[in-house]
Amino acid sequence: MATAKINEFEKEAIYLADIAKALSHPARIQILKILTEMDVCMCGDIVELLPLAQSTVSQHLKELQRVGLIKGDIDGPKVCYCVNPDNLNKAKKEFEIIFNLYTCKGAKSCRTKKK
Amino acid sequence: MATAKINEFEKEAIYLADIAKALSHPARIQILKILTEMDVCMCGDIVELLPLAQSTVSQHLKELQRVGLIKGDIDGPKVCYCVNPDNLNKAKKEFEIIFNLYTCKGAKSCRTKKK
DNA sequence: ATCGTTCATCGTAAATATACGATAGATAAG
DNA sequence: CTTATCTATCGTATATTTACGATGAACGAT
Repeated sequence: MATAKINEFEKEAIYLADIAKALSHPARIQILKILTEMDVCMCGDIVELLPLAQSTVSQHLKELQRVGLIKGDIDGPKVCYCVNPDNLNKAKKEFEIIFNLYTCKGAKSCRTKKK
Repeated sequence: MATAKINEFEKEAIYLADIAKALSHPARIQILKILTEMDVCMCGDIVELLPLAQSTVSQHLKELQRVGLIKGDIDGPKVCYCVNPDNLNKAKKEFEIIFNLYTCKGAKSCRTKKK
């Protein structure tokens, strides 16, 4: 079976993996950058900056929204997207735990671990 | 086509997305923690700590190796896996760029961006 | 009421990812 | 040499992801 056994893992690992999944496509990384670095928020503007069709960009925006990294503000027929600072910060802190694991534990290496 | 248009994005975004992809499964997050927090390095030991078959764990280890987050040291019939500190640190720094985007730019919000 | 703009969703096709059992390779131990 | 141990790989089944065009829904403007 290819049914991912997602629920049999640790809660924190599931959360981190889910955020990582949202970041696992270059289009979504670039969308995050666009939303913060440029004065742009509309789906149509983002489409012009990426080599993707409008429907595809919409899907990517949906995925970023799913994990809460961005939010959309309906403004008439338009939707203004922006980063959700609280959730971005939460994700940042959780990722730091992973990335700091090694440095915190000191220089364990393959060699020293051998049998 | 579902051929990911991976190469039409920015180099840095491609790199970040690739690392994120390697972290996008809870098993791989837990493997990283196991390799750093516990005195464990062998595939078989990891299998016992996860709800997955040996062949599946081997696949996950391969994916983490592919992006360089871990490395495997062949030791007879065994393989001793460990975190690659240099690459983990590089990934950490690249992710910080993304996660710090918002805070560096100040409190832009959907509201202020409207039209 | 109609038209244009903006975006989400549907349907669909192809690629990738996840998972397992079975098997093969490499080496240490006997 | 044979056996046991450890791991990678193969084959396979299913689920998910990526991508597009077409369509529909929501709203402002005319």
